[in-house]
Amino acid sequence: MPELPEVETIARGVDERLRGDRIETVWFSEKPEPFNSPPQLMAKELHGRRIDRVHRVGKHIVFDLADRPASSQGLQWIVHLGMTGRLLVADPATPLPPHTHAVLQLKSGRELRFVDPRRFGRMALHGVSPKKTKPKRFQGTGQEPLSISPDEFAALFRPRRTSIKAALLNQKLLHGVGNIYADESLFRAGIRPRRMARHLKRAELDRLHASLQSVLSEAISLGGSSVSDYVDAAGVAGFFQLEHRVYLRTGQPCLVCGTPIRRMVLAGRGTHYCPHCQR
DNA sequence: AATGAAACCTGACAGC
DNA sequence: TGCTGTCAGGTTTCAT
Repeated sequence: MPELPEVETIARGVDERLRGDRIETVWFSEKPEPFNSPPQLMAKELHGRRIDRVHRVGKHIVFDLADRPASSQGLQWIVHLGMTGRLLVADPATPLPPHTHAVLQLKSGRELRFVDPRRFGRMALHGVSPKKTKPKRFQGTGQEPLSISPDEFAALFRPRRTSIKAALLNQKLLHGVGNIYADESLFRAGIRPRRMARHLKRAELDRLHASLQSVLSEAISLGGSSVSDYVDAAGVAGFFQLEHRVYLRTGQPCLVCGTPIRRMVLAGRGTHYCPHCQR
């Protein structure tokens, strides 16, 4: 469900509520899908740790965990929410929602819950060192859209022999951009999603760089987009869906020129654009 | 090497 | 009511 602004909102919410708290018990469901690390190992490593900080890298939520004596250094717990994953800080008295796959009970008396109906989400340990090598901090898969410079942005996309939309969704280039913000940033930059990345002029790449950063920043300030069921760590919806200009607006008039918004399938994803404003 | 399509899952909704 | 088809915020795997 979540792209960069939603993941950022959730990570900030969890950080505010759980920083400094300690993990006392760990429960994982029987379903194997959500786990990239063996659940037993994950439970053993998480138990007793203090949460130093929670932050976002790409679409991943990263928990920095305090070191324990006689244990691996710099351990991180990585959570990816997939399409429908939620991370909720809740009172234990609140009934567990269906499709709850992980519950961490904390010293403060609160619970951290991972809920994911479609089970595309994943969680894993990072920095466990059976090989005794110095663990690297989790870096994600690509570059950060919010801090990349126009020059780096152009260098990243100029050589790509695919559509600009597919390139924006490629997490090895930029990480964090998903379907909503790809469509919205292309609209604001006036670029057709099907245009080949390598054929874009530098001025167009600069416009896209600027519109992507402003769309993402604006969305973060509004708490993300709640299209069907997205909520932040406290269960509160975001408001950026009210600012969408093309995403899921098929057939409705373009807010700039009135032309009906079109939908097509590109890179396997529903793609929304204005045939008049985007060239 | 790189690209697109299919697969992985469940739920909501429209239409019959 | 209930069935079928479509669509959904993502990523990985398998053919080209």
